[in-house]
Amino acid sequence: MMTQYMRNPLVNLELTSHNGSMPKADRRISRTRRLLTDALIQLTLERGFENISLRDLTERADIGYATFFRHYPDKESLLNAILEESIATLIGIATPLVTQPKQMIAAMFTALLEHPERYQMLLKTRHINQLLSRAMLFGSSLFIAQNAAQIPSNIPAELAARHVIGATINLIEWWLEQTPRASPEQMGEIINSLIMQPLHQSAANASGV
Amino acid sequence: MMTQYMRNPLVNLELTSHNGSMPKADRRISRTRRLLTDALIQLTLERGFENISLRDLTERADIGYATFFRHYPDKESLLNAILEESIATLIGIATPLVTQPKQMIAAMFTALLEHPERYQMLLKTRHINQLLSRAMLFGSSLFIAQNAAQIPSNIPAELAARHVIGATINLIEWWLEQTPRASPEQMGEIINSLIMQPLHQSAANASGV
DNA sequence: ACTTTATGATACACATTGTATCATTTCAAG
DNA sequence: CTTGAAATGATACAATGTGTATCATAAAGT
Repeated sequence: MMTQYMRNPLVNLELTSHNGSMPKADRRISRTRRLLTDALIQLTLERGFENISLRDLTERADIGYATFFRHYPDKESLLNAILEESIATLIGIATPLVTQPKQMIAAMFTALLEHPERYQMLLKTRHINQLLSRAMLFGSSLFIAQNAAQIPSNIPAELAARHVIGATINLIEWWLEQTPRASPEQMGEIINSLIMQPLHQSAANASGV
Repeated sequence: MMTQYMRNPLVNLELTSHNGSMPKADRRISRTRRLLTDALIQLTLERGFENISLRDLTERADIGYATFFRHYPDKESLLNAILEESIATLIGIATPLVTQPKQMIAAMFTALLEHPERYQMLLKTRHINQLLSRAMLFGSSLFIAQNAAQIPSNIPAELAARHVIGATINLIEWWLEQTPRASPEQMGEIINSLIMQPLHQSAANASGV
């Protein structure tokens, strides 16, 4: 007799599940994944991602050890799933606002504010930064494309993009650690004066796009 | 019959060994550590720090497995030793030049250029960034102290310091990946226009300290 | 040459990962 | 509310990696 599933059938469920069926998502599945996500966030902020064993994790989540593997093949996959979901959320928020940079930034920071620990956890696991960069790249590549002519000639465009991404993430990381935190609008101003304006040194167009 | 050493006697050798004795450093010791360092750099750049087992490492270094533990208690300690040595080197270079920022930056980049793989490796292992920050903090805290009055009032000084550190490290990381690489002088100009100048928006004093 | 000490090789206890299996509980659909 | 399907808990297991211990050998320094 074969095992019902193991490492294949169930694992891919719920990922981009908009194929018309939408199988109704068993409560037990979402419950288990929620518990695992919460436990990972807690433990990562407490001792760091690398210092968590799967037995620690399943114990904290209060689920059986083997149950973990019915949802994710390993620890990194769980982290990645959380990351992907978070990125999708952020992109969904930013997309309608690409033409209004200031409001987009404010909306992003407001969104971060709804799950601070989650994003702190994602930023703490640094090897994920490259993936997180995708979300920022989404905005900054647009920025670069629109403002390429204004970037100082001695600075390569790729470097400018990377700088915008990295510096913004760095600011977010700092911001999430603060208590109390500056408002999204204040952060928008800081990002503008510290990161964006230096790329506009030649053109002095005021406050528009 | 006791074991000669194990995890205690030898491990601390050569760390800050300026206590008057300077026990002459057996060739075999420095050879082993050099082989381990080179192997770690290679393997980390190839597959990432987390994906290296100590058996991989000792095999690549061509030394016995148990020999590793006679020098470092674990993988992280080897990485840390390399990091500490590198930081000490950089601080030694920067210290005499604190009053000449432009020359200091150029000297730092020139130093990085002598062991690019080593610094790439250190920057690739992101959880070490906090420690690396110490080296940059050394310079930027000075910068902040000297220029505190010129930092825009809406930007906290700690955030300014963190931004300078993070953005500079990010630029270095980008620079080390390039081929060919811009000159240290060019990087100095980029750092100035992209990172430093925005902190001087109010005061327009020209090129001096 | 001679003493000291680092090394190589190997065996071992221990922890962690991922797989396999089965009885039990929970779900959702009729 | 029943009933079949599916997820869970518990447990055992092989495989791998870590760090310790030990001894014979090789290489260093004096």
